[in-house]
Order: sequence, then C-alpha cells, then structure tokens
Amino acid sequence: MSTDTTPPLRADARRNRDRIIAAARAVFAEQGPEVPMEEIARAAGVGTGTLYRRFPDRDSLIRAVGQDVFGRVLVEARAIAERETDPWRALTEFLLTASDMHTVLRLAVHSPRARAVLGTDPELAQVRGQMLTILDSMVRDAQEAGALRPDVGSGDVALLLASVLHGVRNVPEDVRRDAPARYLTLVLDGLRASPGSTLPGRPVTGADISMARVYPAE
Amino acid sequence: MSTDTTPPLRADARRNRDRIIAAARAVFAEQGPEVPMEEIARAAGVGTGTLYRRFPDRDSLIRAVGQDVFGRVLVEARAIAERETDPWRALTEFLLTASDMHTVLRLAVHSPRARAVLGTDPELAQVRGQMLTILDSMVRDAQEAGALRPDVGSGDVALLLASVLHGVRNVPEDVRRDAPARYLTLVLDGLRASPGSTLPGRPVTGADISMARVYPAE
DNA sequence: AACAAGTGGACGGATACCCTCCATTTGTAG
DNA sequence: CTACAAATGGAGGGTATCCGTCCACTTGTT
Repeated sequence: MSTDTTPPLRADARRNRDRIIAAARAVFAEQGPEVPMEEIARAAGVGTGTLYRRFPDRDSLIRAVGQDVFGRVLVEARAIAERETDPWRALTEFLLTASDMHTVLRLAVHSPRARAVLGTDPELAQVRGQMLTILDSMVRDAQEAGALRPDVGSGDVALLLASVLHGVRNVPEDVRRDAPARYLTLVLDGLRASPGSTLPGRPVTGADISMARVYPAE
Repeated sequence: MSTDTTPPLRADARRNRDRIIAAARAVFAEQGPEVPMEEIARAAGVGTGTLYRRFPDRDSLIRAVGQDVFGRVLVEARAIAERETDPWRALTEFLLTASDMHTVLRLAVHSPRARAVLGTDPELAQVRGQMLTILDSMVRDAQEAGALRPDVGSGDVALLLASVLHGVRNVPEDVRRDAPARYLTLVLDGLRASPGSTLPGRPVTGADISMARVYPAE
C-alpha cells in the first residue's frame, strides 16, 4: 500500500515546501487564491522557480493549502468538542479558530476557483465531511440546549462567519484587529439591546470608515 | 454661476448615458468597480467607443455612479426618516434599501479604488456627510429608545451590513434571494435563541454550501 | 436635405502574469 | 573532503487581457 513512489525530499527542500504552504495560507486568507504566484514566492522567501518546482501549477498549490488548513481546523474542532462540555461555548470557541478558519472560509465560500479545485479532491471530501459533521452536531447540541435559535442551520452559521471575517476591510488597524471577535460576538449576541456580553474593541464611528482615507489592503 | 459650458446633449446620447450609469451601477454592485470596461458597455447595450466618449476614463465613471447612487440612497433615507416615527423600524427599513445600498457599500467599503476616487470628490463629500448624519441620528435615536445596544456606532452598523450584503455568494439561487433580508434580520435579532421575529427564507444546510457544486458568480 | 453629433467595434499598444530554463549554490553519501 | 545529484532563484520569452483611440457609418436635429 505504501509504495514509495516519491523519492524522499532533501532537508532544505522540505523546509521550503513548508514555508511556501504557510505563506500561501496567509496570502490566500488575505487576498484569495488568485494572487500572482510571484507574490506567494516572495512571501515565502523563495524564487518562483522553486515554487513551480514544488507545485507545477496553481491548482496543485491550492490543493496542498486546502489539505493543510482543513486538516488543522478539523484537529482543532475535535479538540474543542472533547474539551468543552457546554455546547454554546464549544460552538463559539470553534468559530474563533481565527486564522485557519479564515483561510478555510475564503477558499470554501468566497472563491469559485478554490471551490472547483477542492470540490473534486477525494482526499479533501473526507475531511470536509468530518468537519461538517462536527459543526452540525455542535449546532444541534447548542440548539437542544436552548442556546441557539432553532430556525438556522450550520450553513447559516458558516455563511455568517464567512461574511463577518471577510467583510471588514478598509478600516483603521485597531478596528481591524478586533473586528473578528467583535463582530462575531455581535452577531451572536444580537444588535438588539439586551443584557448580553461586553464587546471587545471600541465603537467604530462613521469617520472611521470614511472614504477620505484608504487603508492598505495588506 | 450656471455658466452653460456644456453644449446640451442629444436625446439618444442622453439615453445611452443613463443606460451606462444604470448598467455600471448593477455591475459595480455585483463585481466591484474594476471590471473590464467592455463588460459594462455590453451590459448597457452600447459599444466601448460610446462609453469612452461619455466617460473618458474609469474614474470618471466611478464618480458618476457614485453621485447617482449616493444621491438615491440619501433621498430614500430622508423619506424614511420623515415617514417612519419608530426609530428601530426607521433604521431597519433604511438598511434594507437593498440594491442601491448594495452598490454604495461596495464602493464605499469594499473597493480601495472607489474609495480613493470618491473620497477626493468634493461634490460627494457633501452627500456623504448628509448620509452619515442621517445614519448617525437613526442609530442614536434607536439607542435612546432602548431598541439598539449602546456600545455600537454607526460605523459598526455599516460594516455589518456591508459584510452581510457582500458576503453571501456561491449558494443556491433561492438562498441567495433571501439572504440579505434573512441575515440582516438575523444580525439584528441575534443568533441567540430569543422570542424574536420569524426568519424569512429557509435554513441553509451544510450541503447547500458544499464545495462540490459551484454556483455562478452572479 | 444637410450637417453635426453620436455610434460601435476593430485594432495597436501596454501591462501583468505565467512558467521555463539554466548558471550557480547547497545538501549529502561515501 | 570530494563529487554528484538535488535544489535554487530570477531573468526573460510567450501569452492573455485590457485599455483607449480612431474612423467609416448611422442617427437626430434644424
């Protein structure tokens, strides 16, 4: 079964491969999977030649990043499901698996290309299935505990999270820093005045999002 | 003051100009302001020559669309502010000024380029200012009425709306149709189980957002 | 009817990106 | 330490995309 068709990788080559995936993960989360290859190479500190040697085309890089990041999130999800007994807290903690989750959603929800590539990868189908199962049960548990409203599905939860993580750009650095936690909390708590939890971050004013200033897309 | 430097426009030319702006409005809302000029021309049913004759470059088109759409929203906002006495309902109604609002947010929040162009247009500064004033007072009124939590600003409201309107893609047509109202309601109501209003649309399942199928970008 | 205004889309130029190629460097096995 | 294969990076040719002009033709207006 383990027919070693791959001649083992040299030490530095393996290191660079990991760097490339890590860099691509970050860049994909930030800008989506259609950024110039050269930018990914630069972020990884390698030349484009090295990048192409390891990943013959963009799709194969997308696959590698997909497997990496879905795997991470799955591991995290399992850990939380096991550690956290309160279903509401399990759900919120899971949703805050911030940066990896960000990449996952960017690839899974916001990028048609990544969807096309990852959707046809049998390796990933497995992992995705398990992730969805866990999310489903988290949602159901939270609903049975009366903590989560019953008229939503796990897809709703994913879409809302994707929106909130993706949507906040062109704001001051400090707002941006707190945005995911702040808005996730807000979405969960609701905008309606209620004896909810305390929001992290500060209120964003109209001036904060004024068009006069353009903040770097980073 | 009204020195007529512009020789009046021929009837069909004026019609085409309006068509171009309308088409650009729709396309910008959908894909942002960096789509190929030819696509805008096609959507408007004119040739690229006509487009460039009327708008010498992309920025001038962005400005025209910006003025058009900000103006519309401002008018709508004023009408609502006057007609609707309940502050909470005034706010929600305003936020649902769907398609125009969509374009506004796409330009004002999601597109660095549009922000750069519109941010330096003195004509628009006026309109933007008035819009922000109205939104601010809607938010403040709703807060004073105890309907809206006090620890958010109008910027928060705008960002959340932008996220929700922008974020939902790659889902089945029926989900997409209801998404803005559904998620806006959800954001307002809160995810937490509460005796809130009834959600429009249906629960989205995990399968609905499975990556196996890629829904058209539009 | 006559002329200016308007039209569309073909096309040359520019740009951005992809991906290969190879002279050089680096790891590793003996 | 040597020698060789593996790995590197970035220059550069090929390609696709998009911009914006130009002009032979059509349409409105007076």
